[in-house]
Amino acid sequence: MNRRSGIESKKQIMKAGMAVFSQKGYAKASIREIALTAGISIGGVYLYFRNKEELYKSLINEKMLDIGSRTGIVARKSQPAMHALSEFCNIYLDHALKNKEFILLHIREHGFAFGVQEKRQFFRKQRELIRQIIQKGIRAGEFRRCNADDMAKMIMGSLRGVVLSMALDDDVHITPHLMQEFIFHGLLSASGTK
Amino acid sequence: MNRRSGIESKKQIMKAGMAVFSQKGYAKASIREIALTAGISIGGVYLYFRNKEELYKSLINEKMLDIGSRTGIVARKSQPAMHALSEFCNIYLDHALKNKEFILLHIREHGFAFGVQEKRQFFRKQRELIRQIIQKGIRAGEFRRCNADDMAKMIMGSLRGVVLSMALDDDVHITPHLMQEFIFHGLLSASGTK
Amino acid sequence: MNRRSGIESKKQIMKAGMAVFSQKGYAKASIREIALTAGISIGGVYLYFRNKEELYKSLINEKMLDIGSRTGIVARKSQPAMHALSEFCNIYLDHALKNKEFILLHIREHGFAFGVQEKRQFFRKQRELIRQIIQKGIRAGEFRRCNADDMAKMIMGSLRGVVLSMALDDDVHITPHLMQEFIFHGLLSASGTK
Amino acid sequence: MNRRSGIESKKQIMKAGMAVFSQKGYAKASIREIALTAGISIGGVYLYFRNKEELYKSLINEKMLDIGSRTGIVARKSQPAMHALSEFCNIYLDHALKNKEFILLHIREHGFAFGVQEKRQFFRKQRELIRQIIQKGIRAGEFRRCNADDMAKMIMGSLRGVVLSMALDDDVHITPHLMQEFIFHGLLSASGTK
DNA sequence: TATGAATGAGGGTTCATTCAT
DNA sequence: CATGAATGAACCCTCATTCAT
Repeated sequence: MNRRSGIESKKQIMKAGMAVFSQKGYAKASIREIALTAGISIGGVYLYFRNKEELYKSLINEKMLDIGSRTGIVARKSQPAMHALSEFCNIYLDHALKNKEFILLHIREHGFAFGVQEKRQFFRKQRELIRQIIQKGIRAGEFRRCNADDMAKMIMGSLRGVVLSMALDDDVHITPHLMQEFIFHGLLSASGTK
Repeated sequence: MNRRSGIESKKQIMKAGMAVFSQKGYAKASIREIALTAGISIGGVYLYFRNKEELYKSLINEKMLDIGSRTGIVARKSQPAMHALSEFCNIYLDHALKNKEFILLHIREHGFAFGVQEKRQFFRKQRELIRQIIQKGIRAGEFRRCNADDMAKMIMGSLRGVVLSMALDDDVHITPHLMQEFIFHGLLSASGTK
Repeated sequence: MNRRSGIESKKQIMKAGMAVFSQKGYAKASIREIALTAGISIGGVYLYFRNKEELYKSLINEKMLDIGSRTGIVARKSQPAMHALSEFCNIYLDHALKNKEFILLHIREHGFAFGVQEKRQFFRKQRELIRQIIQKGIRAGEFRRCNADDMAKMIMGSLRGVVLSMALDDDVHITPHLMQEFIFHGLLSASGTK
Repeated sequence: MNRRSGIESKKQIMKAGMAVFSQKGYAKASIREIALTAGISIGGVYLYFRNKEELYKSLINEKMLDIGSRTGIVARKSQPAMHALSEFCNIYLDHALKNKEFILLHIREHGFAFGVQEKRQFFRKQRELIRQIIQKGIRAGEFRRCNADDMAKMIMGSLRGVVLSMALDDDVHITPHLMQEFIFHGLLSASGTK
């Protein structure tokens, strides 16, 4: 009977859950393996989480809260829109590098099972932050006149895709510089712009 | 004993498989439910597909082949790069509108289950097509000088993300016009570009 | 649609049935494989046999009737008991050589499923034949005084075992000569007999 | 949730497995029925045996090891060959009385399913023991001059058949005395021997 | 707090049997 | 007579969850 504080046990389980869920996917991940990985008994898992679903949700929420708070701060800071948007993207790129596991898990189970509403809401919120930044940029003359809402959807979509590509394809690595070049300047040459 | 042609039965099963797989994910989708949805018996499914995995793979391949051939044609056509890239994107946007189910299915199981290599290869090929278009555009002076390979990764990522957003979030709809505006011009205003 | 006489089809099925049943055992033998082997359709099998069980039983009975008639003839012939018993054994040894498949099948499914009573009765009858031969031999002074019934059980048992060994173990081959030597003289040396 | 020691559960399952396997044969025996018979849940069976095959094999091995060790001891003991052979047979007769179920099971699946090699090897070993005993008997002048190897095959075959008969036919009971009389003296009368 | 044996619903798959053709 | 697509019960096995200890 391994004694440790309840909090520590819970952390172990979440860590193990993240590892196993993202490796196997929700359905194929077994509580047995999570418990084993966490160094706790099967029954022990149920002391901290009501059931498998609860554990899964808490993992998803934890990360979403983390990112959400970081991007929220960036959006609220007083700074040029260009700079804000850069930082915003960097948070996602950084996240893509550090949490491949989670991204796989998150995408894999998106739109199914549990937490659909929470996820949708999360992305809506993120899109809104981008919209605000763009709006500000337009008003400041930094950005060209465009539909801020549409553009936010477009950028948020791109971000998700880039994050996904980095998680799924080993040979894809998007640098902040590349991302910014793309978002800010587009593809056309100066002559073509006219 | 409902009689219908073998081909029709197979189609019914694939349609049902698409629906159920994309709703439940591979692991949680049950042959029972697929059979029920297809209006065939459980054993009937096994007349047309050796097993669950086989059915799943054939669904994935069918669509990938379809899109792959369409984008391949676009890339080979002799036309301005800008036009080619627009068409390329439109194929994906069109696909996103018409195959939400498939996209869910495709994304859901990416990196797991089966066909990982096939999927990775597919996206590598698509990226290569984009790279060629960009290269051509740069040489023709249509596009500004940039690393075509990186840019291709960026655009392919964006496309995947946009497609994903449209499939997952009901309130996101990216028009070809918006996509092109974003890809070609970027965000900055003319004054900001300098 | 292959046309052939009904009798021929039935023979094909029985031949195929023997092959498949003895190779796979009753439970694992599939009608599909039997039909395939017989060069007939699945449904075709059911034109000649009500079901799997019926086919199996008819196979078992056919062979039992064959052997039973041969041993019956031997027992009824007027000849020295020793000679009769030799012939009796030879029929079994010959059978063991020529019908390994059937023996496997027969043993494998003995005491189970179907035809238990028929099989028991068959062996009782065979034992009775042996008893009569022994009885005659004792009365004629050929055989030593002993309980003919017990001895019949003993000999019948040995025969079954020998037949079984020859069917199961590739390296066991019992010649008529060996069998007779054993049955008639036993193991002891003349001096040990005393 | 019935609580009992793990060992007891395992024993219950083996006992039930023996009963059901020998009654139905491997293929038709269902884990469901074994579990029911053992008074345990379906999943419970899998706590003690990896799968159906494993359970079956462990049943077969247990008995073979038991008999093998008993006959091995007999063969190694220093005693008259006649005595040794008697004891050897008695072990099998005793086994036939006490393990009818097992015999059915063992025979039923011989040459199929699993453990074929192990079984063949077992019987080869047993035959070798008999051969050694006979050899010794011949050298000691107890037994008449004969091919020890052939005779061993013959005796082993008889033993298997007798054991089988006792297991399959309710009305057959071979006593040690009968067996010895048969093996040692054969059928012929003294006058007939000449 | 912690354990892990026990449960049993539900999954993928097979195959004897039927019947429209 | 002959076919083989279709059926569905029943198989083996997994695993989330419970609970006596």
